[in-house]
Amino acid sequence: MGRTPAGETREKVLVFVRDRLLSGQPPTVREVQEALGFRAVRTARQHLERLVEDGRLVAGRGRARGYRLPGSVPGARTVLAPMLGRVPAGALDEAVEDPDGYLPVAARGAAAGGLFALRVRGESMTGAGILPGDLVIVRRQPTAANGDVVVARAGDEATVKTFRPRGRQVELRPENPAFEPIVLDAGDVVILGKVIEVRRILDGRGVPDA
Amino acid sequence: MGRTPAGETREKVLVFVRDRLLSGQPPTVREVQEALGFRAVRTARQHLERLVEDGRLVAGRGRARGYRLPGSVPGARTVLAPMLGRVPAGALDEAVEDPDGYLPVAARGAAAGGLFALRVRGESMTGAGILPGDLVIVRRQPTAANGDVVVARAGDEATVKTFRPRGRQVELRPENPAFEPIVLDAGDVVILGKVIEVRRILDGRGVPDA
DNA sequence: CCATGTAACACTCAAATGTATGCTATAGTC
DNA sequence: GACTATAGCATACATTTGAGTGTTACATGG
Repeated sequence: MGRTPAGETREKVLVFVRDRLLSGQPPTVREVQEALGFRAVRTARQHLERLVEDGRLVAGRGRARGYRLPGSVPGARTVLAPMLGRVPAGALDEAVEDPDGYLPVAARGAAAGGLFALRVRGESMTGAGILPGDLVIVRRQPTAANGDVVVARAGDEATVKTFRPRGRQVELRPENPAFEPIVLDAGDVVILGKVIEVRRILDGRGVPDA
Repeated sequence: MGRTPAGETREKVLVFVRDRLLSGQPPTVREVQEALGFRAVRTARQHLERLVEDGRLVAGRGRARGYRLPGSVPGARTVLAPMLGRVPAGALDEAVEDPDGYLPVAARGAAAGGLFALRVRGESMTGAGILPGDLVIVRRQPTAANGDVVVARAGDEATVKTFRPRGRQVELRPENPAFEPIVLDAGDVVILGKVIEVRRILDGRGVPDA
């Protein structure tokens, strides 16, 4: 049968496999075959083998849907963080159950299950470059260090603030002079997690002309 | 054999499966079995079936590693944007060939290709919440609209600025009063692309105590 | 022309993996 | 106690899916 120019098809195979892996759905060899229009399973496998040989993919021997992106390629370790629309009033796990969607996050050693994302409301953190509407990606942890930007729950409400331990008390400090710090007994504050990344989607709106 | 309290084990099953799915590695029934310490495959499957029944998981009939999170999967399409360490002085394509790494970006309908990422230098855009060290994700395009935050090359240097067309001239305006706008003839400015997302990694450093 | 390398095909086998049948035990309810 | 529901076990079966064998065709360089 016909042939395509050297290497061209293989790139398409890689793109297909990588897309599938990044969307959390590792493909089978036969799915690759079908997607690329091969009539033989072997053909798909040969391309995959070559990609592994070249170090552009990693194969899990024998396992179904076993192809992975090599660790050397950053972005390989991408996890999906559930995006929580509302601030979790009760147990965090329940909110994670029903997310608004998922954000891909480059996993920097973090555990997969320990991440979630929230949309920031209010202007209390503009001084730290966190604007209303920004998304914060949070690693769940029950404690924090001085200066960490945290998501904490005081009473019913969860907020994003800078964490300042003050002896037996805790200061949740906004990074905006127009807002007042919240000072509470340590027992009245629950740290939900630490903000490890801030994202702002600019897609449509630009900066208003002054 | 012994039993555990009602529902308790099932929660653990869900947590395990969800973690695996979010890290891009869907588990097999037998992997669930092993992880939970069941001695029978059937036990693991029964829990999975119940979770599907309750709408907390979605099953792909017959397919290997076929369990998914409900409602989430279709929108979870992710593409990789090459991260360019240095600002491209010549053709952009050459710089893209040798990236410093890749960032996972949720593809919002737009073309998958055509994205790249740059690290911001300098404080000229702090007024728009773009701080030094931030990563900007850029969609390549040769033109821009008034108010767009763009990556533009004027002479040798590429910068991130707000785009303001001024008749035959173009103003590249910093969002920081301490910096002066750059005004050039339209022909002397090359738009490399539009900033569609800003990211800031906070992992280590916190906010310094004032 | 022949050797070499790549692309692709048809077919087969075996391991991984989803699915099903039947049974035991504990707890709660009427 | 009888009935029902849940948690769990052992085993078997069927499909999915990775892996293997052998063949054909089309370039390219000696």
